[in-house]
Amino acid sequence: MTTRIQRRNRERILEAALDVFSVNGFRGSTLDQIAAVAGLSKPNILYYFDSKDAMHRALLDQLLGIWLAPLRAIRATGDPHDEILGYMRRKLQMSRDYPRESRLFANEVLQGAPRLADAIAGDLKALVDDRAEIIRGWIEAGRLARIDPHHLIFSIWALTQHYADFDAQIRLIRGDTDPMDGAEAFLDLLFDRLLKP
Amino acid sequence: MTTRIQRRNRERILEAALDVFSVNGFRGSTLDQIAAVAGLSKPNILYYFDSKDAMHRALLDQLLGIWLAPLRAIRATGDPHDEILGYMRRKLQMSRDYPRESRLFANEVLQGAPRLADAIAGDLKALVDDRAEIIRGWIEAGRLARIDPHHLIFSIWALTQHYADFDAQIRLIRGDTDPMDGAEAFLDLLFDRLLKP
DNA sequence: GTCTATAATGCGATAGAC
DNA sequence: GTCTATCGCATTATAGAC
Repeated sequence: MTTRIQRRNRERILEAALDVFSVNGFRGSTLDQIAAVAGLSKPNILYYFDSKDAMHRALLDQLLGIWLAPLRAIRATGDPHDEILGYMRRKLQMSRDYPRESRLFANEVLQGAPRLADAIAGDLKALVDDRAEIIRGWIEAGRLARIDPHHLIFSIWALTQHYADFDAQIRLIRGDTDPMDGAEAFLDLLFDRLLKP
Repeated sequence: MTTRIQRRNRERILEAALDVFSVNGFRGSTLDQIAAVAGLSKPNILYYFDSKDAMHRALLDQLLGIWLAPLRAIRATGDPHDEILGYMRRKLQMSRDYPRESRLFANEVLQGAPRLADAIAGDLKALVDDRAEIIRGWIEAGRLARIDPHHLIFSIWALTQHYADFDAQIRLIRGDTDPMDGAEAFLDLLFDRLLKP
């Protein structure tokens, strides 16, 4: 049986772990850092999670659901142009709302996806292949430009996640301007032009 | 005075350090790993570099020159469409030729660019702002679509570096296909459509 | 220049009191 | 449930022989 306090502490620990892991990666993060951010002692956070690895796995597990939802929402029955622009906008919104999750994911893939290989080669690949087939169907029907569906999906990932993952660089170059200011208008124009048959 | 052997060993160490740092990040990498890849003993690599940090700084220093060259090559006197597509193609070629450097850079920026902040806010920002002005001039002259020059440059970075930085993910999704197969044709089409006035 | 041995510290995890 | 204390191992860096 789990009490309110237990749930609250588990959440505080995962919140702190996300802060730390998303910046420093798994090996670069320490339990001392996570405990300090969570406002708990190091042995105490190990009372709630068996190990540093268990914290990281818990974060990756809950990440996958969040991460796949926008792509899942693409429907073959919708208008091709609207469906794909809608997907791009949802992904861009995720870079706004979940930048730490985006960086956690980026850290993981940069290192060769050691802990995500199964999920990527399984659920994600299946979902991507399925949506790529929908896009291929739209192209065959003459409703979209003749572009490679996989590269189209990769381009949406690259362009939207860049604003979360390379936030530090964009801030240093653009100064006080909000890094994502103007991004949606730019990407709307880009994909509008790209998709037209 | 530096001998041939010294130069060769320094190069072997930097080569090994790039292998290791680009995958594991700075804190996630160990001197044992680097020494093993270099085929030298741990004290021996510390004979050539004062510290782990010195190896990392040496890599970042030589990285910056490589990294800025393609953007520097943009000329106000050229044809706008050709200049920008040429830049994109050079950047894509760098993801092919220097994927480890791309990941080293990505690791650094993901962590908030602690060791690159000065270079980004200095040389890189100055170069980007200058080339953005050139692009703005082309737009005012009606030779390009009315798009934000900074976002255009960011989009080139995002789309090209994605193939190096997220290589593991793309491989898992595309299977045996070369991750960059079809990328140039796709990006040629994308930027051709985006840039037209 | 390169090695073995080791010092010095950092870190994940556990023991045990309360 | 939470803490202090500590174990045991990994890691950076140095000492000193050759």
